[in-house]
Amino acid sequence: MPAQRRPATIADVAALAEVSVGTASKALNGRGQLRPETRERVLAAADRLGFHPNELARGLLAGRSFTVGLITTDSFGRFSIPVMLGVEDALGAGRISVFLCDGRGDPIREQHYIRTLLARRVDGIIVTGRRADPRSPIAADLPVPVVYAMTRSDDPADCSLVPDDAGGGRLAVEHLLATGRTRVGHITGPERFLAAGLRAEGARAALAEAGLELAGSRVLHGEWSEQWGRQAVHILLRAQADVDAIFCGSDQIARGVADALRDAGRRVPDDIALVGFDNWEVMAAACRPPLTTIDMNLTQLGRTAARRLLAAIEGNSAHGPQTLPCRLVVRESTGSPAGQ
Amino acid sequence: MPAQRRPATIADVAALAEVSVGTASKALNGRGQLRPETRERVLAAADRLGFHPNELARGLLAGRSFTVGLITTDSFGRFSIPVMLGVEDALGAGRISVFLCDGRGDPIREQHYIRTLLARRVDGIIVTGRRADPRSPIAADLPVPVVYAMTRSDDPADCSLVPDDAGGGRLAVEHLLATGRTRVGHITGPERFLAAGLRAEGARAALAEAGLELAGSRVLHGEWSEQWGRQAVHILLRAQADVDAIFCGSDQIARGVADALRDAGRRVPDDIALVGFDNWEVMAAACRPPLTTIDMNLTQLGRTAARRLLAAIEGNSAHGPQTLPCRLVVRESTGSPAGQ
DNA sequence: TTGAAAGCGCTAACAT
DNA sequence: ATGTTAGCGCTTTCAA
Repeated sequence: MPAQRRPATIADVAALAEVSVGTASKALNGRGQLRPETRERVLAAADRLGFHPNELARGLLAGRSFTVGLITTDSFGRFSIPVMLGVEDALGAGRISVFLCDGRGDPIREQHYIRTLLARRVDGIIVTGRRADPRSPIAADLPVPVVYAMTRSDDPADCSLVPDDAGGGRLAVEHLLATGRTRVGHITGPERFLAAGLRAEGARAALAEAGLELAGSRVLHGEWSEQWGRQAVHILLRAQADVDAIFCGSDQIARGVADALRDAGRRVPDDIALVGFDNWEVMAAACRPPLTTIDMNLTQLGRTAARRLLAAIEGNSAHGPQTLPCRLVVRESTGSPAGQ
Repeated sequence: MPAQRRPATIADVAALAEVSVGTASKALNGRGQLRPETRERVLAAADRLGFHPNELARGLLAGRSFTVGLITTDSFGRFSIPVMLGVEDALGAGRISVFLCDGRGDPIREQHYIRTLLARRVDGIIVTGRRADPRSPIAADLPVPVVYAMTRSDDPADCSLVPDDAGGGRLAVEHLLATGRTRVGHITGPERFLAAGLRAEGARAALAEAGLELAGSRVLHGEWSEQWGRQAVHILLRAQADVDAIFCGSDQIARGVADALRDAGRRVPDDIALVGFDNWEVMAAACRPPLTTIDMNLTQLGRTAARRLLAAIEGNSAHGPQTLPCRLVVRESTGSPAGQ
């Protein structure tokens, strides 16, 4: 049974060390002029009592809490999690603690959390979510800085960090071109997703620079599912039988594509090279063959968001949306493991 | 630019309402005897100033913070996330906020977080992780209650909540038996995982009650991967060619099994029925055919953990490990969608 | 029915 | 070099 003892206060420490609380505070915080012997006596006393300064009291005095709120728009998804991880990594290492708030995509809940966080005097707020499409700002005229990560506020004055989807699409296609492919098809998610459009755009641009067009002449839009990947393969092959590469808008789609190609007797990568998007490890690694894909560096994005927020708290706020680069992860679906 | 105004204090409210802070406090908290007219005046003033009581000050006074720490042992995995979701759901709805701490499986980091959380005067701590195997307690003699969720302290006095793996194994096999199967094989993860052992044990018990034994005579242990699932199928079929059902220790393994069976010309579920474990939606749903599986109710487990912690904070601590029931989720891999 | 004052634990300015 | 004191924002006696 945990002893229900009251946590030690600085007064306890001072008493044990036989000094005043002021002196104890100085010793503990390394401020002021103290005789080394005194300082050590205080430190020893603190140690013996297992003293940790009450952050509530410190925060009350400092007028800030050294905490930030992390609001996830739509629960903890595959995309918000790496972002959260990065945020926590960058903040938790320092003196800042992170409040977890799951908005569930419910504006009422979001507002509830905003109020709670403000009442707790957070120093700032990070909003994260799984969509790259702009959303309305979480609240107008907040007394603390806000950074949007992996989601975007439609107020151009807000600081938003999103992956460079277009750059990712370009990266994918440039890699395919570099490995000698020229007839590149593109199978991706629903047209209404901004990300799908941007990735396609990047892919098209890279092709255009090589004087090429998309195989099958058009982007194949469908669900973000393996099932759609499997279907789409047949559509693509019917439109242009000699495709030698397929860039997919997600690893899930790519995996469906890989399965369908195998069933259709096309070898990956020998006949057709394949690139996915997301670098969703378990998906990409379990794919047959393992999938070359684009990583959005979401953990890095989370870290950057945290740093932006810290800067803003210090008074140096960044404004406007900003995109962060993606990264190509090469596996076997675009060449032999021994390099190409 | 967010106005850098100082948040309104109760003194501001009192001044605007032309009452003393004491009166304002009573009005705001609905305590004491106040003239309705006065109360309304205070409320109106608070509203006009956008007043939220400073939780730091309240906490300092109350001697508790109305926060709890959530420590994930090994980062945010597939298993800790639903638990976190449940915890956040049960706590965030009330007055309690949740501090997110990612331990990364690093004891140093864990201890750092413990100190931080205690300094913030959390009311309690929830430890979560992805392993069902017991771990050593996070710290001895903490001044606040601790609940372990989806991980287990090896101190029998600690409150630990884990899914009933054995019960899950039993559920799976009972379902297979109920649909008329009698030659049930079992492919699962490494032997060193307690969960693998328990699931196998439950499966065996259910078979034994029907007077049956495991097909292939033994449990096939390997990695928690699709690849292993694919390999294991061949081993199993070689050992006993007439298997009519396979229970897998994870959805990933099951998916590998499904693929390999299809490649081998065996139909699922017609020739061989398949049950997975985890109910990892994207995996189970994308499986061909969609996978019947066992759900560990992790979100529910998280909620329960939160409630246990709240009870402990109120002084009613629960002790010892406790298992929570799993749930069967029927999809097509054990029968036609139209029911069987 | 309302106001005044003490005190939660801490830090920083000012005394000694 | 050390002690004393005020005050952060709030709730809660106790007094008026």
